[in-house]
Order: sequence, then C-alpha cells, then structure tokens
Amino acid sequence: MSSFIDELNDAQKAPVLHKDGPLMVIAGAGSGKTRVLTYRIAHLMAQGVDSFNILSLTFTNKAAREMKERIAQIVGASEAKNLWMGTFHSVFAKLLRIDGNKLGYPANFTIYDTQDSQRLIASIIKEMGLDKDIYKYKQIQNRISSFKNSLITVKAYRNDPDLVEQDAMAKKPRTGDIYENYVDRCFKAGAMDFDDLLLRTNELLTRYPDVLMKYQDRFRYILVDEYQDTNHSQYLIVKALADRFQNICVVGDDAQSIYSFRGANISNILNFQKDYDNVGMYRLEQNYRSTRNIVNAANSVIGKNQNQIEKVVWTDNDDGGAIKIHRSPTDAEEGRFVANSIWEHRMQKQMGNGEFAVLYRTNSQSRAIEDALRKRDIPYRIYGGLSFYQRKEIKDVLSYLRLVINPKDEEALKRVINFPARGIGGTTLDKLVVAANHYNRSIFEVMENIERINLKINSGTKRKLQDFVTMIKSFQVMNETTDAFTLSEHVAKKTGILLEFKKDGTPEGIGKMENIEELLNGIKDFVEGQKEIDDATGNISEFLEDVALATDLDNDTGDDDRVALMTIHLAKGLEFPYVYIVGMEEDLFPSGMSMSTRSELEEERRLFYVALTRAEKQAYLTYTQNRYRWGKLIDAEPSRFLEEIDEKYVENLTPVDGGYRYKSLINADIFGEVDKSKLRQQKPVKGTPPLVGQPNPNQLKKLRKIKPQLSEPVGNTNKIDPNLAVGSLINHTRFGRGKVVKIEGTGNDRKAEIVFDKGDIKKLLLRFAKLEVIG
DNA sequence: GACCCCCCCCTTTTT
DNA sequence: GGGGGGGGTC
Repeated sequence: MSSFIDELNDAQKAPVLHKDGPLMVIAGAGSGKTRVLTYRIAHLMAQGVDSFNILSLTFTNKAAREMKERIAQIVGASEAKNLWMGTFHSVFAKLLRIDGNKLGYPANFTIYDTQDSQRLIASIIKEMGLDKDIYKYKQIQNRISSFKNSLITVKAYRNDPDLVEQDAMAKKPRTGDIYENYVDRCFKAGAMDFDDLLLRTNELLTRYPDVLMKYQDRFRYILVDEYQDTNHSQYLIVKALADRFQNICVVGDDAQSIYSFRGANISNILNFQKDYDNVGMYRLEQNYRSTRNIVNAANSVIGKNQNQIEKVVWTDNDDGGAIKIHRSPTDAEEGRFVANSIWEHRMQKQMGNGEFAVLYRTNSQSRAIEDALRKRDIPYRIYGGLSFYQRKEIKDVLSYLRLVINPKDEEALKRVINFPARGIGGTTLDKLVVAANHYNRSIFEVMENIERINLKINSGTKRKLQDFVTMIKSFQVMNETTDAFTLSEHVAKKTGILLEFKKDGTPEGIGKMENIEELLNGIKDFVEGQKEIDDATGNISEFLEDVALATDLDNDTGDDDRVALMTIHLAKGLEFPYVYIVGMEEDLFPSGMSMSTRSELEEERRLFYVALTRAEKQAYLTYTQNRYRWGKLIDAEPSRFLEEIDEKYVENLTPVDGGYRYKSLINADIFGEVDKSKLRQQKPVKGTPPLVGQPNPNQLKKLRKIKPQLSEPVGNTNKIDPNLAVGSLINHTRFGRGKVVKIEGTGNDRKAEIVFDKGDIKKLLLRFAKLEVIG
C-alpha cells in the first residue's frame, strides 16, 4: 500500500512525507499539486491518522469529490468517507447546521444566493425611502459583502470613522443603516448569505471556546488548497482551527491569485511563514502539463509582474508548437475561426470535443462562440453564467421548497406568494412587510396570525393569505414522510406552477416547463444517489443544501464529449489539450474596470497566466477589430498582453505588420509605460471642436519617428471619401446600400451611423468600413 | 390588482 | 440586445 508514494517525484514526496507541524507548498501551474494533496492525505491515513481527524478545504466540491475517489482507491472507500472535504462554504455550512443554534440560527437555515441578497437590499432601500439612483443595490450588496469578508460587523463599521467617512463622502451616509437592516432581516428570515457562512463560523469559534475546542480536537490535520485565494474571514477560521495542533498544510501559487474582487488576500500566502513557527517550505516547480513553449511563454508574461514569490517553473516536456495568435474582423468571425480550428483538429487528429476549451474574460462573450459552434454542429457545454438553478422558473419551484423547510425565508416567500397569481399583490405584501418589521417577526408568522393582527386587509385577501399558509403547511406535513422527489413533484403540480407554463403555450413557456421537468429528474437522481450514503435521508433539505452551494463545475458528469466554454476564473485548476483564449483586447482583457492601478492590472495579468497554463498541447489567442458590446459594434484594440509574450514563442496566423505590434509601438514610444487610462485622456474633450482629419501634432511627430520600422501600415487606414457627410447615400461591401444619418467622433474614432436599406442601423468606424459614396 | 410599456442598466470575474 | 423594475392605465 505504501508503494503509491513511489509515483511521486522527489519534490512532491517531501511535503507528502512531512507529517506534523505547519507546511506550505508553493506549487507552480501544472506541477501536480492536487496529487500532492491527495497523496498527503492518503499517507497520513496510512500512518494511522484517523480519517475523522482530517479536514481538507478545496476550491470546488468537484475537486473534493475527485480527491476523495482517488483516496478511496488507495486506502479503501469506507475510511475515505469519513474525511471532511469540500469548499469552505460547504464545510462550514455543515458545521453551522450542527452548532449554529448557539448563535440563534435554526438548523434548517436558508442559504441566500447573491440574487436573494440583492433583492432584499433593494427592498430595504425602498422601504427606507432612499434614492435608488444613489443607493444602488448592487453596489451596496458588494460593499456589505466586503465588510463581512473582512469581519467588519455593523458595530465595527459604526466604530470605524474611516469607513463611515468613506460612505458619507460617497453621498451614502445611510449605508450603515442599510447594513444593519439587512443583517436583521436575514437573521429574522433564518437565512445566511454566502459571506455569513464564513462570518458566523468565525463568530461561533470566537464566542464559544468549547465549540472551538471541539473542532480543534476534531480537525487535527488541516489542508487548504488554493491558499492564495482565501479571504480574511477564511484565513481566521483556518488559523483558529489549526491553532492547537499546528498541523496545517497550505498549498497555493501566488501567481494564480485571481479572486481579490471577492476579498481574497494575497498576503495570506505571502505571510504564512510569519503566522506559524518552523514552517516547512516546499516548492513544486516542474510542470508536467504543458509544452515547453507554453510554459516559457507563460513565464515571460508573469515576469512582468513586480509583486511575486520567486520561483522558476520549468518542464521536461517537448517544445510543442508556437502559441498561435489570430485576428478577426468581428466577434462573429472570431467564433467562426475557433469553430473551424476545432473542426480541423478533430478531423486531422481524431480528437474528442472534450479536448478543447474556449476561455473568455466575461460570460457575455460566450454567445458569439456558441453561435459558431452550433452552426458547425460541434457539441459544447457552457459552464457558469446564468446557471440552471438561477433561472426564474427553477428558482420559483425551489422557493416553494425552501418555504417548506424554512417558512421564515423572506425572499422565497416574496417570490412565490403571488406566483402563480392568486390575488395577493404588492400593496398587500407591503402591509405584511411593515407588520413583520413592526412585530419583529417573519412575514409568514404575520400571515399565520392574520386574524389576530389589525391590518387593513379585506377579508377576501385574508382568506387568500390563509389558503397560502395552509398549502405550505400541507407540504410540510407531506415532507415528514416522503422523499425529495415525491414532494417536489407534488409541489410543482399543486401550486399550479407547471400548469402556468403549460397553458402559456409559447415556446418560452414550454421551455420553462421542460426545465422544471429537468429539475424534477435531477431531484430524482439526487434521491437515488443519497440512498447510497449512510446517514442521508433523501430529504428535500439535503437537496437544497446541495443546490445552494453547487457550482456549475460540480454538476459536470463529464460523460458526454463536449467542447468546454467558460470564463478563465472558472477554468482555474483545469487543463485541456487545446485551449482558445478569445477576446484578447484592451478594455476586455485586461478588463476596462481593472487597469487603473498596478495591482489591478497585475491581477489581470495573473489571470492571463492562469489562462495560458490551462493548455497542454496548444494555445490559441484570438482578438477582433470590431466587437458587439451592449448591442453596438465598437472598435477593439489588441490586448497589451499579446505583446508581453516573448516573441520567440508566438506565431501570428494573421499578418501583424500594422496589427497589434504596430499599436504596441505607439503606446510604448509615445507614452513610455503602457497606460491606456492616460491614453484615453488624450482624446479631445467633448465640446471642443475636433480637428477633423488632423492628428495632434505631437502624436504626428512620434508617428513619423516609428514609421520606418513598419512595412505598409495596417489594413486599418481605409481612405475616407471626402464627400461623405450626413445624408450621403453609401454602399457597403457587406451590408449593402444605406444612408448616413450621423457622424461622430474624431480621428481614428470617427464613425458614421448608417441606416441600411435592409433595415439594419449600424455604427461603423470610418477607418475600417469600406464605404463607397454613391449620392 | 393585473397588465403593458418604457426606461435604465447592464458586462468583470464567484461561493 | 435583453432583462428587470417602475409607473401608468384599465
């Protein structure tokens, strides 16, 4: 049994064999870090450590499941079952269901997702009579979330003059009050949001030393994966739990820290050696995943970051092909290129669809790729984005089920109290909310006692409210004796929700009905699966728990052969033979919202590093000249990241004389440090008359300077017909005849809005558009 | 109270 | 180009 250790190289063996005391493993991309974690756990168990005493925190539940399976193969399934393994959120949700009652939470507390939180905050803002244009609910939700991730409670917030000042300066002096109301309402609803799962765990461990002792004693060996992406709240939980035995193993890669937007604190990994005594330090630097070209290219990119732990990732693998860069005129054609390329690879090398991944910065980019793949009949699967469980019809059914488990769940109640319509409208609901706040009870409790409370609600409506209460209670009775599937099916029928979509009759309605049926099938599968687990009952509360914390990745069975489409964030930890990174454009990647400070830009660069290192054999980078964004065709500029890859490792499939290297020269020579935010400020200020056709003299001078280095510049310098003006009739090679209705912008940004005879209205950049003036 | 239309915001990434 | 919320009308 101990022979499994021999499957590791020396660098991997060392942290696996390090038994007691703190250790940190800095693991480069593709260096076998999951393997180290898995084998370390197996080895601990082989050494006699009780599996009940091991806690392993992973990045996705899927990763946990896979590790568990592998460990089961090595040490046997029955022992592996006892491991506590999962994401921070799922592990500590489980813990809070056991001990959260000490904090006043019911064992069946609801987990609010982001949408629930946002809706609640929006209604609080409204109830408080605040201006929704100043207090934007998403912004407030974000801010509250970051407070919670930093363990700033309402009280701590109020005691922090800096924070209060910040909000006052932002003209949002009532932020603290909204925060307080939000926390109150969640508590009254018996609900925790994602951040509460960590915050309340901290509260529990701090306020109840006996509870802390219990879990310290239980989790004698703790392992944390992706430590670079832990936030302050997670950091403190780990620190508290590991404090007694100090058997803490963290694994991570500072170069792959990409979650600062949700509070991840890179200093957690940078300071680990200060937090614990006698830390064993291990480095995994040999990459087993990618070709040498990919590894070197990725190194050349990440080398541009100032802030990093020194390490050299290297590989023994073959050189492999160069990284291929491709330019397309539009995002639709970018999609076509990707689809064609996948098609050709499949034909030539008999590859499966599952060997390809398309990665992008934002979810909205998936559409163009999808369209192209669909036209080529290439099966694909989109991960993330609007997940199945977030669809309206699914959330509606789930909301009924949530109410069965926890009738105090305010957000669930508000969703379904009048869906399908049963004559309980906004006015009535408002009255209920006011009463609930007044009596400090949940809305459901107010409804239960509607006869005893003096509310100005007419008797007909009161009856309807009581009927609703009776219906939910009947579901609760049924839930005592039946499994999740039987209950859900009954609920879907009895509430009229299925019928509602059926009678709708539109394709959308039918689609929604089918989705609900799919949900029911999913619940059925779940119940079947639960029967194999010892202490599981197949009850609906188990299913809801699963759904609340499941990621899209977790649901991937991987048994159908499809091209994977996902954001780069989601791709972390995964690998694919062929990877297409699309939308390599300024403002998109790096994101326009994350390039104003060095640290933001460095995170974008790490994100690019993560993307590149997903590829085993071949990476493609694509960018477009024009892209539809917000329904409009806008011009795009190649990403600075393209030129940050050492040229040695790159092959351009589209000629770049005048392509992205041309622009890079402009940026580098004129402005020194590449800084797009400054560039943008150079544009003429709105209101000042633009010098049409006459570039800024300074710019002109610099342009002349670099010109000799260029061959025939650009496919971009389209000659603009001097006769072109508002009212001109034009002919376009692709869109046909049309009339110019507006001209705006200056220089390279000059564009014409054209109404085409076919009915399309488009804004075209004159620098690209091939327009012939015909009248 | 229900329905329809208009307007606004959205697109950075996730548990 | 799309979804959600608010306001106006029946």
